[in-house]
Amino acid sequence: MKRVTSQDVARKAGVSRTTVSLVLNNVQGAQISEETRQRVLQSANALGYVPEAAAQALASRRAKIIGLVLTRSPHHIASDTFLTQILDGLIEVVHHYGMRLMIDLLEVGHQKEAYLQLFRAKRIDGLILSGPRFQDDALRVLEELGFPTVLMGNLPNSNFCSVDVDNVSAAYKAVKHLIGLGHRRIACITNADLSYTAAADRLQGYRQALQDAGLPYDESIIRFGDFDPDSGYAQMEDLLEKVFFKEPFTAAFIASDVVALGAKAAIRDKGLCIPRDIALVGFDDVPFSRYTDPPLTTIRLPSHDLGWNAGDRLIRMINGENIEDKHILLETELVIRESCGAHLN
Amino acid sequence: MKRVTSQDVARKAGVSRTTVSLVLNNVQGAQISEETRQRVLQSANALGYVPEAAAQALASRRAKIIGLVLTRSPHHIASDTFLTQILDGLIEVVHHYGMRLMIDLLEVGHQKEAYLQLFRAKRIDGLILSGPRFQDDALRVLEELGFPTVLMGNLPNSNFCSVDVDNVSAAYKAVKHLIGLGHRRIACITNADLSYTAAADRLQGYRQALQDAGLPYDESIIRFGDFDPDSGYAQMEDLLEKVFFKEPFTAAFIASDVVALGAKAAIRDKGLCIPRDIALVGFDDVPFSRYTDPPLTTIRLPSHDLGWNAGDRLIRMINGENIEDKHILLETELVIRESCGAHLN
DNA sequence: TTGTAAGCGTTATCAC
DNA sequence: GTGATAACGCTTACAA
Repeated sequence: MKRVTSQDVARKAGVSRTTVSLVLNNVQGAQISEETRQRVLQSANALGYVPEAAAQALASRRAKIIGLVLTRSPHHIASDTFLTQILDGLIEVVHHYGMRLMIDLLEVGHQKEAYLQLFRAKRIDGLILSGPRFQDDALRVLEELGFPTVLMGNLPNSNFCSVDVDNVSAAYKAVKHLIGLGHRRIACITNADLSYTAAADRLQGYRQALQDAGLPYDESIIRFGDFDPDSGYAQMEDLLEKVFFKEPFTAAFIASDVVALGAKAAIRDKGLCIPRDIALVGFDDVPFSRYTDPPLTTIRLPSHDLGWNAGDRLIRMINGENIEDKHILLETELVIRESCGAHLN
Repeated sequence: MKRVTSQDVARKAGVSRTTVSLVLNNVQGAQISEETRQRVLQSANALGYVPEAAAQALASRRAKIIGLVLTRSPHHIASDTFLTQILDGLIEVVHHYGMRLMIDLLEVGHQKEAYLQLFRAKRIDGLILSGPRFQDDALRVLEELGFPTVLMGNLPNSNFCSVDVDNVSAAYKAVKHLIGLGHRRIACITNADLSYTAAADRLQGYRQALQDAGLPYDESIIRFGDFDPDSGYAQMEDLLEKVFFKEPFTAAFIASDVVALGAKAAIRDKGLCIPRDIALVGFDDVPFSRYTDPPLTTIRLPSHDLGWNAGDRLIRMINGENIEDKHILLETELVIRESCGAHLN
């Protein structure tokens, strides 16, 4: 079966390849008579013509592909529910612009070369990076190259476009909920170590909420999670053994539902009860959180919109549009379920 | 910054572009003196030369990209943990062969055109399809086109290469475990409707296990899940209300951990206890299953290997290798945790 | 309003 | 062993 080229379409429509290209790409400048346009469109359709991506890319210098790059370890990826949640919105917008999504995992430490590779090979037109960290010098490369990049998450003092939620205020909201319920001593397990901006911000929100309520910030009840349930289990266990039985806390803010899952198991394994002994608030509202026992009170992220907006801005950047508000923050919502019980008496 | 082309490398090494191409692609036939080879390699390195993907694709007729296509609804994708679990192995092998992974969601109903599009545009060299169904006529298109395709999952009587687990025997193993514990009346909720081969196979394994134990197959305690926890909740609730209180069952086999999560919540909401009132076995061993309350006994899938093998076979097909065993079945493992308790007395 | 022709950066087919 | 030279299929000035 011979390939159908734009030449064939041109021949059938009785025009030149130029005209075919102009029509099919809907080029703004050039005026094409409605009649020719229709003729071209019909011929293309009749022949089942689909432009070859590689040829188009070579000539136009556009791959029409954007990359989503994840730098977490395989193990973390596996329990990462975020990816699947943003995928929907992201692919929706990517399709809207007639593009495609390439997904890649990068080994930590080899990112610099990988970015260069992707850039030089022109495999992708732009990049979405999830979960930025402070002082990631691989990012410098991207900045210097001027490679269109959108961050999912925030990175202060950087020139990258970013799409994020306001982690500080979301965490604030979560902790305030706990305080409103009468809790005075609230432990915290972060979602990750503080080199991740999201983790630092969520901890900051926690701190702020305590402060505004006139409550002390006590480092002995702060722990650092590491994305997965295992870390939540370990950290909560530590908290329980080292602190809880001496100086009890009545609630915990766990800055990730996935981490909270492990923490919950640790609490249960010590024979303690949620929310009676310890009230819990999570973060992210992953799909399973409404089905845990008890259902988890948490912060809902607008994941579809996060994905959609990241894609939209990236593609607009690629198309040469000037993005006015480089950093946008989407709204979160406190979802109250049953892991906090009622007001303390 | 001017782009570095193979011309530049050729010039610097004092050879022709042909030679550069031969060296860099490690072409088998042509003999290149070790000395020239080194010279070319060094020049390329010094200049930071990276071949342009589009040009390569155009000339070689290889995009060096494989596609992973998902046809579930956005809502199902969001709670799909399988994707992230196979991603690791899949990307590992894709990188091994110097390729990339493109991911796409297809709206149900528009698959035929989408496949044609992908094929005609030569955007991808081959396709991995997850969760095939009986009588999916979009698949016929792929078969007719002779487009390299690997199925994750099985489709009897098809010519596609497939990588799967033996769902029948895995389900058999799960149910046999329950029977071994003394259960005689075991309900079942499938992972999806029976147009999905995996769902049909798992139900078949359940049935077989009952039969081999001389237990009756009772349709009144069979329900069909739909990938997500909501469906599990609804079906278990129905089972409880319509059957359990009249003719109690003592255990349930839920052919998906995600669905089981919902079922578990339904059981709890009725004030029943797992495993005391109802023992539960799931399927998939998703990351959260060891942290549910109680931890879920389930069937572990070799997700990394599933991804790896699917990618490996696809790429070998693309490279023109002849795959001897078209259908491979990977081993599963029964993971015993606490959702079945001890032997019934 | 439409056509001509020159790239885009590779790979592949032959000669030498 | 190595080098011209012709594809590959499209876009895009520029000309008509």
